[in-house]
Amino acid sequence: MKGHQVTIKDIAKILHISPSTVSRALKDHPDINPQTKKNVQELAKKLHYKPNQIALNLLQKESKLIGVIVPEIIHYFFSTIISGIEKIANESGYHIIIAQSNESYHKEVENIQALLSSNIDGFIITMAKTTLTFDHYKNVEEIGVPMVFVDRACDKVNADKVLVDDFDGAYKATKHLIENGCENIVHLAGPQNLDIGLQRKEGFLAALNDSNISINDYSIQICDTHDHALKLIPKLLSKYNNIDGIFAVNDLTAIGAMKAVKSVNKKIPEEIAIVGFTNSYISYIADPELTTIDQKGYEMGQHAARMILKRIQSVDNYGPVTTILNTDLIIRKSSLKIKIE
Amino acid sequence: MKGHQVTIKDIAKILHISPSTVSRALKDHPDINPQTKKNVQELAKKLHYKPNQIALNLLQKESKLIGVIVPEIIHYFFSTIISGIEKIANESGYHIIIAQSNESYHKEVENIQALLSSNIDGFIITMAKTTLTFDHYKNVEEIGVPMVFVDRACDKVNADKVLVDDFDGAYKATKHLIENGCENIVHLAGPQNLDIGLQRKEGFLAALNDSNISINDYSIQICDTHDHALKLIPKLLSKYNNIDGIFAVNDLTAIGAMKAVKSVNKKIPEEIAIVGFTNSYISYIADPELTTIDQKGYEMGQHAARMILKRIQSVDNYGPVTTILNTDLIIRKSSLKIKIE
DNA sequence: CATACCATTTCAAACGTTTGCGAAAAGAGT
DNA sequence: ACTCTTTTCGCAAACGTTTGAAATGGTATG
Repeated sequence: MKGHQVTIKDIAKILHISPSTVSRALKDHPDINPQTKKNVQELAKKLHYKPNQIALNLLQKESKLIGVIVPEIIHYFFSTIISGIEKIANESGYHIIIAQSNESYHKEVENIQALLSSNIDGFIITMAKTTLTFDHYKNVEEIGVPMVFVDRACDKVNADKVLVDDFDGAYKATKHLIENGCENIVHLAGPQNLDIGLQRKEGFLAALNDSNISINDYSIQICDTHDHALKLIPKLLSKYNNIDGIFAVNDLTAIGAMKAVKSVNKKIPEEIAIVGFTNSYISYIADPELTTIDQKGYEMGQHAARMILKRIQSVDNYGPVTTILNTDLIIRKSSLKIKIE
Repeated sequence: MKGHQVTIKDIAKILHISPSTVSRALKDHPDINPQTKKNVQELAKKLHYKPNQIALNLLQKESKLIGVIVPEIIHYFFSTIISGIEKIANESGYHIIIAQSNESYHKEVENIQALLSSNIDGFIITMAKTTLTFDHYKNVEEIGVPMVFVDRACDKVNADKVLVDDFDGAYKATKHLIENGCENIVHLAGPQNLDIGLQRKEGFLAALNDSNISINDYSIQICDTHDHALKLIPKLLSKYNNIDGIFAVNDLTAIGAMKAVKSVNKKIPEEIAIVGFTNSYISYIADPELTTIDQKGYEMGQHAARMILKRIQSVDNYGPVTTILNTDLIIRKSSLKIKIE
């Protein structure tokens, strides 16, 4: 049961002046008599007057709301993106509405429609894995609501993008394994229809090539979940017992592999070195701690927020901008065959 | 650069009829001529007309927005709460605005003020650890915006609450350790000024008492972070080498303890059994997998959302409701001294 | 032929705020 | 006493939508 919020009209009525005078008095307009100003401001404070944001939104045709659609917030990476967005948005007086697609195309469409009618000022989106058609993005584009893609982008749409250099990250990870003495590395790869999966694989291959390491038919395994790695790795190791390094497409898979390696009594990193990708919380929790590639979720979120704010506040329609962030190699115990002093 | 959104006025102008007729035609009002209806509805579809939510908000004095304030979304537990809230809210046409307090009292106050002026219809809040004064909650109460506390509640304010039975959870965890043969259990406890810390400790003590197990001066250690456990446990074990069980106030601490135990070459669970609290993702990732208490974040979120919706939609001012959810013991390898067939 | 009645449509107010413009009042200058 | 200026304030429109009440035009009833 909502109590009546104090409005400008209320103040006007009490003071026997007009709403416009109150409005001007509150913002220190020079046209207003100092005494009137004082009266208004004091009463406003006393009654805890707060401007009604909705009325302002209607007038100014903006909601100071940014819609954020991510697959699942429970994933560390996405929640760091969100944190980054929130920080920058808040600094400019914006708030974020969060919706999850749960990797479902339909939920994504639904969310976009719903947020659109909430009159958000812009979208920040990470595509769902199952999104294969893009009419809903096109629709947003037509309506003229700005949109920024983060991490997973749709290249059929004119929109800003914030990506991470997956190729380079994978290259660095693989190079690191090689420098630590690995000569027979397996890559647990993601789905090859996603850019992420593809780029990381390419980076892996490039690093091997540059070091003149030959590629075997088992060097690349499509395997990107914890449980799959748990099953796959023991088989693989029993078949090819010279494997001495694993580069996984994400941390969770790397940790599955880690468990599997331990289960067949091979030592990490002495016998098999492991590197993941993302630098999520679990990489630090793992035992031994997991070497990984920092995907910079927080920075990505901040960047995306700045981009959307720029779009929202800009008058002219400059072309789409793509930012590619660098990754960092985070070296921990799981890959250190050679001790660093 | 935002393109002009199609409004009812646009449609009215094109069809040479009044906005009110358009409005009624769109909602199938019986007063409107079927032919007019058809014209309007077809044009509306053609122009992709979408009602302006802001205008409706202003008229109906509601925003269909629920403000959610949590300490940090990167924590698995909070993100599951959010997911639960989102699901129920969406089902009723509501959206959630998320703000993080980062466990800071000031950020919490700031967030509440900001969301309040965004005219949200209600709050769902998990108190920050550093929140010790409650005027900002009182303010919300006075204004008449409904509020539900989740997990960490403020008892100085008349508001609904969704809590978890911490005492019972801790009791079950401890009992489980005892049933598995532990006779010398250490509890890594949370801060005792928070109800969570207190209740879990009490549950622990009650379980020991009920089993006639004596309590030592080192049975309770204030230690609730991964890193602290990492440092504390080795010292403790070298001093009291008969310790055979650890019950930690949260999963992260449990895993810190786990690492520490392994580092002094004690076997888990054979020599030392470990149980955590929360059932976060990492408990499943840990090696060995961690036995823990499921804190039911998703259910809590759902419950909180239902409560706030009920408040928002209710006309009369019924007294504050508190719901206490049961926890589940999730048994995994880290505690199983006795094998279950 | 006036009245009643119906279907259909429009008017106007409302939600809370901002803002260009005009108006009233008071003082200054001639 | 007249105009001119300045100070201070109110009117009205606008944002997009809903909705009770009034208006319109037409037909049927007395």
